[in-house]
Amino acid sequence: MLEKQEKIFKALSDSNRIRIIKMLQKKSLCVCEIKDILKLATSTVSKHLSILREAGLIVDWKDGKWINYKINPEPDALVSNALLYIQLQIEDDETVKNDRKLTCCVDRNKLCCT
Amino acid sequence: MLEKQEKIFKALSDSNRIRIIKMLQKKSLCVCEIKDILKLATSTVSKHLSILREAGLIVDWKDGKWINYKINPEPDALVSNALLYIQLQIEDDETVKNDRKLTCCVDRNKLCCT
DNA sequence: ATATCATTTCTATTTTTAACGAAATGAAAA
DNA sequence: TTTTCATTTCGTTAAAAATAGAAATGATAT
Repeated sequence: MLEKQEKIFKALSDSNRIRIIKMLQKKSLCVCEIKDILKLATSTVSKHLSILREAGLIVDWKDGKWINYKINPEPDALVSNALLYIQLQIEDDETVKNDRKLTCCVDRNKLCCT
Repeated sequence: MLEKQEKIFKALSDSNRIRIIKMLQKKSLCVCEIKDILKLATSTVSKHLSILREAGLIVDWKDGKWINYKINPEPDALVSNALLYIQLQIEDDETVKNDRKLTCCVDRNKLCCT
């Protein structure tokens, strides 16, 4: 239980991962869309997502050739409270607000099909 | 703000530091008492405490030859919510429960005066 | 003033983490 | 079935974090 809580905090202890959670709390996204907003390598974003998934904070599902990520709709108590906590925090942060603006405009078909 | 939140999560992303917070939420303690419970070197405990202090989660004050640590009584909004969150979580954890039992018995005069 | 002693800072070591590019995977499209 | 392409896994590198012992600090007590 302590280990589970530690894992959740570790997952949230990176600003890029906090940004991902804040984005996903507004809109489901695929890897290439997140990559475009965070300006990181695809493999790096994929790794961040796997850490968040391992902690139980997010889930993924296939949609055609894309894999979408969203907030875990069936979290256990620890995860549920962590998600609620982060949902209420840093709402006024400029980076977070800007990320959200960008999530509205991203177009996976333009981003990925080169 | 995002950086502040990241710092708080980083401070809480180590199980020894979670244990320290859970202990301090029950009782103020000095370094040697925490050292005795966590079974870590004094310098290591001191380092953990400085990380928690830097994040704004705890404060210290002198009491004779000891330096006591307690939960920050005047936390800002981010810290306040984080402290509340952790106060409500993992209450049933065995390690946490055992740590609390031990905090009642520790005697700094026996621990430190060798 | 000096000694004592709890704590912090410094130095070093080991482990963990973040990052990226290249190669592997696996599903969809041609 | 072969190609395409989004994503993951692997291998590597660099940076950060956890740990402990030794030395420094600083306040209390003698």
